[in-house]
Amino acid sequence: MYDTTPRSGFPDDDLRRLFRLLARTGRLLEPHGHTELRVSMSEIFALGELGDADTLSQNELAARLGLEKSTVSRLAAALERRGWLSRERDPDNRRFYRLGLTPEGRAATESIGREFHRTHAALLDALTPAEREGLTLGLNGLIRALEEHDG
Amino acid sequence: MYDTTPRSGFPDDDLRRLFRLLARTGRLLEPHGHTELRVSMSEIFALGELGDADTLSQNELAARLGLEKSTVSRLAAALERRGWLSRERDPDNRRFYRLGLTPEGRAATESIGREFHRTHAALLDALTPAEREGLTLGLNGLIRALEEHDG
DNA sequence: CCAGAAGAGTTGTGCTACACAACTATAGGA
DNA sequence: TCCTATAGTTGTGTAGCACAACTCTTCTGG
Repeated sequence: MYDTTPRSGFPDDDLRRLFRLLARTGRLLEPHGHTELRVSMSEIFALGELGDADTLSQNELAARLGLEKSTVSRLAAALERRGWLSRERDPDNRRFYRLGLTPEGRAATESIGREFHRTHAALLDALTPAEREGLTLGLNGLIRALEEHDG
Repeated sequence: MYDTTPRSGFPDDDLRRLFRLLARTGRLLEPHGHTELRVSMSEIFALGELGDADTLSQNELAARLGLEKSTVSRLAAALERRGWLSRERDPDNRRFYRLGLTPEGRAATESIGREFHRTHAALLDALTPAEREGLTLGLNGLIRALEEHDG
């Protein structure tokens, strides 16, 4: 694909191939079979952040998700309607929300996490041990590079 | 994030972290600075497929992109309007189009390819040689697994 | 103490990218 | 020749997002 001038040891053509595949196979990497209604990818990420963080303001959540605050406002409203998210005003500063998972939200998050785990494990089972090891090493480097890149 | 029961050597938590990062940093991996007007990711993939294949029907292109034929119909129309795509009816069977890149389309594809290359190279430069090597190995395994998975 | 700036969240609006369904047009049989 | 299959088109609806203008609360300087 495109101009390919290989620099030895630079897996950037593999990166491109991966992106194409990801774009094509789409939700293969996303859990899609889970029984709980419909959950968008952003909602899944939001649940993950909330699970990590205990309580967040909407602005903090927006920053973590890389989404606009208006988007997160509607996202949070939807999760609340679903009974997965509790939204209380911060008593110390009533401008802020204190977002947190309800018990149902926590259960849903764990269920989705297990689904992710199953999907990925099935995929990774098809790799050789050396490939898995390399993937771990390489992905961690890539994640570090990405984090450095945007700060 | 979520339930994490590590299986030794299984980088699936890294996979999840990568997906979150990709979702968050978004178009960091996509070339966005290129001078040529606006090009959507699907258009870029389409150009890549057409560059690989010489001529394709719209249905074939749709299959390769994993998109609906109606979507590809409009996609192709847009690329044609832009002067990057030639759409002639197949003389042997006038139901088919013969899609191919124009010289301008080929030039644009190459320019975009170079942009990709620059972006990715900058990212990969931040990796250690061992990480790059591992990434190559791991990604190729992952790509193989994905291709097996959907056929 | 009060006016206004600043910040958190909401709502209106519009855009992009896509799928689905119903259509047209060409081709290939029985 | 009609009937069906196939390639592409067009109408329409939806998801997911950003941007801008709004409200409400808090903070600050005169």
